[in-house]
Amino acid sequence: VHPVEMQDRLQQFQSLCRQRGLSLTVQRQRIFELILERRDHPTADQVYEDVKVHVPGVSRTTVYRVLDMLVDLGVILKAPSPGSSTRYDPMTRHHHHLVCRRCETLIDLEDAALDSSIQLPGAEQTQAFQIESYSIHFYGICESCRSGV
Amino acid sequence: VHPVEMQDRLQQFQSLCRQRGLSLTVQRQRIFELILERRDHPTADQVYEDVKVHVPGVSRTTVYRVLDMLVDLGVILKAPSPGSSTRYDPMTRHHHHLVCRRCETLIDLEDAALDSSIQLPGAEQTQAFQIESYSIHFYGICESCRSGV
DNA sequence: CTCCGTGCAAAAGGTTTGCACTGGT
DNA sequence: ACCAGTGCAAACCTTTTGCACGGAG
Repeated sequence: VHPVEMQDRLQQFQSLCRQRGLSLTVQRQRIFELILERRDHPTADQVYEDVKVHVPGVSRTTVYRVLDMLVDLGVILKAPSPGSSTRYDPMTRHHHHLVCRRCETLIDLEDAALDSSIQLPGAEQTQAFQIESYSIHFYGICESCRSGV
Repeated sequence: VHPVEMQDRLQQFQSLCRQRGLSLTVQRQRIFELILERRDHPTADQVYEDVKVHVPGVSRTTVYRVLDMLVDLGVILKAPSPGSSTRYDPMTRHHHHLVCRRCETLIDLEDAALDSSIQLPGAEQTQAFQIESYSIHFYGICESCRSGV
């Protein structure tokens, strides 16, 4: 998330908290800020390691609880991840992912041309399932895995 | 998977086993058959509960090991799942999924019109990431969740 | 006879819960 | 002062690993 957006996102978060009568604790604020600053899609544990530095004594439990809360508020998303642990995605706009088969890295992809080209399945295909949104996973090998190792 | 395909799939599996010098044990054969028969995308535990009935005394460990092996052989796929545990998908052809936000059910979707409409992102978008395949998740509410409960 | 495959038990993550304390509002 | 939010420890769930037995080739 770009620095310009950061301010908006933080204020949005703060007003959502006030609206719902949720306390603006140091933990909540810092966890959200740290996720916004990251460009990857961290796991709960990665967030914990990160937060620990800024808020000594914070517990893993709190990190899990705050992440759940942020997802509830809709200010972050659970990212569909190939691996064993849940990843969190600060990017809430409609977008897609490049997924590396080898290292399981997730890379964000926004592509308006792609989205306007898509011919969504009609009711004959989806039966009574009502589509609200969609997201594409592109599988392949990322640059570092292809060159390095 | 339709009954017509079942035979083909089982034979393909058996010759793959022979090719690689893997024994055709009761457990392996039965686990694969049971996955083919299901129309959902079962977790390892659901497969275990299912297999237990047909192969008394089978262990969870074996189920996990056989599932891994089936994925290795390429006769089933790990399905990208929203929940905590891995789901397995007997449908190996290119297809997409309808994902229920509420009950997390996965429904297969094949749609040639959709696929031919998609304008894949170009190299400018994906940088050095080489796309090999893709899969779309359509999020929404499934019929039973919308009508019932 | 030699291994591969299995079952068991224990370990290894990842996440959730019960409970008592504490700090915001 | 009250109660939501926190930290700790223990429980829980899913998956993996070490090891010894047994059966197929």
